[in-house]
Amino acid sequence: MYRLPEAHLSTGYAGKVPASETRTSYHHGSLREELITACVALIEAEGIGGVSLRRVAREAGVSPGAPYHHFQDRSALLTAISVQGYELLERQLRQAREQAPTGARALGALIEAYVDFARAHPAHLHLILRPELAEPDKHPEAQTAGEGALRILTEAVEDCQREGTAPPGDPSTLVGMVWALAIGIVTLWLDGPLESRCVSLGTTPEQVTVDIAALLEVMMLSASGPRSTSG
Amino acid sequence: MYRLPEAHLSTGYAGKVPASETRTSYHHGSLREELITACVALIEAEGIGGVSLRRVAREAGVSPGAPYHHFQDRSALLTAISVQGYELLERQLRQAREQAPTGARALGALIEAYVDFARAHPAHLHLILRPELAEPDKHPEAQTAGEGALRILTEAVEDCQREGTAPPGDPSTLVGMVWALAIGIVTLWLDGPLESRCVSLGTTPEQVTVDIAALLEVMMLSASGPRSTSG
DNA sequence: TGTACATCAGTGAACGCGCGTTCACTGATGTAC
DNA sequence: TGTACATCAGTGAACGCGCGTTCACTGATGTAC
Repeated sequence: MYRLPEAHLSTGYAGKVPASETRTSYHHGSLREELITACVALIEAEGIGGVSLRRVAREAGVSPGAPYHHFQDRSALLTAISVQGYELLERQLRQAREQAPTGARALGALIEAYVDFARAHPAHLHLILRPELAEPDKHPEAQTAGEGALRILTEAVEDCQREGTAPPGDPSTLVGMVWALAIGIVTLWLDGPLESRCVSLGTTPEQVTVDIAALLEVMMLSASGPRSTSG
Repeated sequence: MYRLPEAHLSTGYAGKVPASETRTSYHHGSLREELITACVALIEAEGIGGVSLRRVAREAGVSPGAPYHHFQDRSALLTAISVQGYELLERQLRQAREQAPTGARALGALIEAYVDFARAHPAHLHLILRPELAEPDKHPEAQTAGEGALRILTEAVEDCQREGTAPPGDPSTLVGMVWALAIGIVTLWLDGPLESRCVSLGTTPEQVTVDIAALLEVMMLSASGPRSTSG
């Protein structure tokens, strides 16, 4: 195997990489992916405020100009992560719906899946919750990527209608309710207040989510089940 | 009344104020309030990304150093707005609860009050939803200011328990549900996707909120009302 | 009511910084023949 | 298999910018006597 002479290895940014491993060739090979990885790690470590293209390039062990061979600009990188996040989320939601035994359970499971996603991919979720960072006017892909998630919610509500655990007719209010619930929980979690409240209540965000999902299911079942006419 | 000579009026920043009115004295008189007003207007116009202390000072018609006589630093200004926002929100929530005829209606009204607040004070809500901007570690006032809102939610759920429209016992799951619903709706609204979904559904965020609040009430009533034992 | 003086709340220049982006360049790779 | 050359994907210096914050200063205001 061809080895680059020492001089080549010690010049360039390869030697200044702080965290990740040293590169062994002039070309990176998969810089696009590594920039995304570095950016995600940066958001997880310091929040979105810590993200700059220069910083991401530095973390990836590359010069400030290098990213421009892979992304049109800063917001294009964020958009790419956002789109990736929607794909991951959609997969998780689809799986949750398919594995649920009933429609009502699926609605609860979808909410839980949002929270699982928040735990597994907090940086992606941050970008999903704050689309303005990816400059959606410039990169509309991210917006369209988000429609899949909503479609799965709608299908799950329609399942409930078919099995009689949701009121018939326009499903959009119940869809909106589940959507808002899921987004609300992860918003409260990622941005702080839920975590501290859970600590003082002696519980966890996951447990709270399970409880809320269960409560939703109970309410749906009793609201759609046979009702007495007394009173 | 004493008039400053022309020379004084034309020097200084008074003459460079773009939007607001020209100052008539060297001292501003109520700069603290005006900085808050300018910052709020800036967030509403350009989002939080548009906020810098220099920019706020410029909008208020004042030199870059002036704000430091009123706020320790940038995050102190944001914290002040955040605290103000919580006060406004709390007042609106308290009023909604007091005016509701029943506990169940109060829960719905609280959700609607969150949305009313979002329409009336979007900038304040943005800061409430993104506490990291106010550097809460440095200024814990904002966090404590948020506890009042949650207390009102809890009281409203306890009212429901008393009137029999909420399950007895620990109210925290239902409190969490209503909290998440409210936060979820305003998050989806302020950050875009709800607005565009409403357009394609031919409705408005306000209507969606009313529908969701009504659905919640219906579900609560039927879940807590007399149940048949058939099946 | 007038004066001396402390204090308050501005100014504006300056600091060092990191940013996004561009550009001429060059090393490495892939392709045609 | 070897060579010429186009193209790709890096470098690193440079640009102009706006930022947060500091500081010596000064105009305005309030207070004691």
